[in-house]
Amino acid sequence: MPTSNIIDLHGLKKACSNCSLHDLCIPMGVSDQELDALERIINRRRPLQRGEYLYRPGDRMQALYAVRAGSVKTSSISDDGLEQVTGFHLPGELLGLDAISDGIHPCTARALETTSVCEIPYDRLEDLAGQVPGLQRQLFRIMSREIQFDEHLMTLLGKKSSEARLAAFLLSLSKRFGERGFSRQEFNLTMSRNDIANYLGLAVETVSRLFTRFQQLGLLEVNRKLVQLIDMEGMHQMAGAHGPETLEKGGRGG
Amino acid sequence: MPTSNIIDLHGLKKACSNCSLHDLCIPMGVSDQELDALERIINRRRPLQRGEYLYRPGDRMQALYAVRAGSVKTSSISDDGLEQVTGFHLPGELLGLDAISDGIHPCTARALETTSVCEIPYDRLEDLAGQVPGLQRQLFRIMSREIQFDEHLMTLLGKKSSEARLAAFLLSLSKRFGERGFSRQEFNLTMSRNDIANYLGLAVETVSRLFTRFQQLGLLEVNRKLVQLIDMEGMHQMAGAHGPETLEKGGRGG
DNA sequence: CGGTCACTTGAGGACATTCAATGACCGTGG
DNA sequence: CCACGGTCATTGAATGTCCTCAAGTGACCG
Repeated sequence: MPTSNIIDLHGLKKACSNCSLHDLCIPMGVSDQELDALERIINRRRPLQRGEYLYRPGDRMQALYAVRAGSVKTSSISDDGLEQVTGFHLPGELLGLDAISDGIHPCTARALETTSVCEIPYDRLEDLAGQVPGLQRQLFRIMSREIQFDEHLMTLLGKKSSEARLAAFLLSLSKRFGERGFSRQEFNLTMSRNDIANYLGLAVETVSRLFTRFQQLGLLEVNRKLVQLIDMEGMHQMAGAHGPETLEKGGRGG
Repeated sequence: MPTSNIIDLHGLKKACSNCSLHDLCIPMGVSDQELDALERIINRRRPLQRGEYLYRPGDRMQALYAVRAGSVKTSSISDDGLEQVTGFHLPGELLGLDAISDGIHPCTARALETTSVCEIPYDRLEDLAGQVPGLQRQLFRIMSREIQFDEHLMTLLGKKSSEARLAAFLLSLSKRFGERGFSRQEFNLTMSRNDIANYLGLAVETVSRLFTRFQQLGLLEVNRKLVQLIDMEGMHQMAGAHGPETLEKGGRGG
């Protein structure tokens, strides 16, 4: 029977089998027997408080991390010394994939709220992937999905309309929350307006104005951190828009 | 003994061992014995002519492709039906990584010039990676590097300055050409101005104006497709710039 | 209750886009 | 060989979006 270094911390029997994120996280597509082996190498860490670092640029990459609860922001420092937010990570998502190539973390990972993560020692994961084809395949898939997501994001940043960016961002959050069993319509923005703006390549003021504008248009209700999406259809149209000639000129669907 | 379907096309003994891209492409970090196994699964394809498709969105992903000579553009169609260029791929670079997760190509790959590629059947590659730890590790590294590159690109698109984007783009090309044994200072832009603009999230006219501006500033010489980088130092400064207050106002190095 | 911080709102300006026209290059066909 | 039409690239002028700067409001905390 498996050694139980992962267990006592939170009184859970298994790290993965019982996890509600089972079908989002690494285990997806891995058979039950294979899952045992994976569970044996996963460590749990004490929850991180808001603002605590999971890793920083230059840190040796010793493990990947799966968000279990809470949310994490990753960011890096560009040449000019300014922060650039590269992603927000919700439960079931894997962090640290960009560090595999050099063995050094190129970016910062910081908890946006009280957050718990599973720690997966990378060398052991690599070994295991060599023995368990299903796991190897799943890892390739996860990394591929990440690449696909980034390409999608590039498309978003390439579009110049600020409305499309924020709308797409909110819809992305909505979808991901939904997949995790939370409400698609109503959720909390755990990141600051500043972070959102930075991530989307906009100014804070623009983001703020867009929220009010969206509210006036009846697309959503926003109160501080809480967002309620009202008109999903309209939101999707907004996210599809690319040019300046798209707002309130009457919908030319595109 | 290995079937030799890869050989006769161009009279080469081996697909990888003799390849000048040996230390850029997959084989890097894979031992000589292991290399044999890899070579055995690689197919060569007849060269693609300019404009020919390597794959299109919706195509089943059956293989990854390594560019051997020439260059390839990848792009996808966004919601609004407009093309979005997601990358330019030079010799030694791998295509199709974004298709692994779904088994379907999400984007288009099209030759920018006469181009030859190595075809690597994915199911066989996956099998082989399970048997050859060095290969598995290398594949993880390659995908990780791709993710890192995309993050860097996001940072670029987040910066609003158009100069920084074009400068960074040219420097990226320069670096990659240099790594492949070509000149770092002088190279051909195989893609159209339109493609560059699309890739960088700018208008064609802006790119055109920037080329003339850079030329006036003595940063480069450009003639049609041919680019000569003159002042690399200045180019780097330009690429590091982020705000509007960076050009010809005297360098506040940042 | 006063302080700090994050967010919101307003006014002005800069950069990039859009529209429009000219110019260079290429293949075709006379 | 030269004329022709097409595509691609460049250049100019005007509009617009988003940014910057600045002030104001509200929440949270000691």
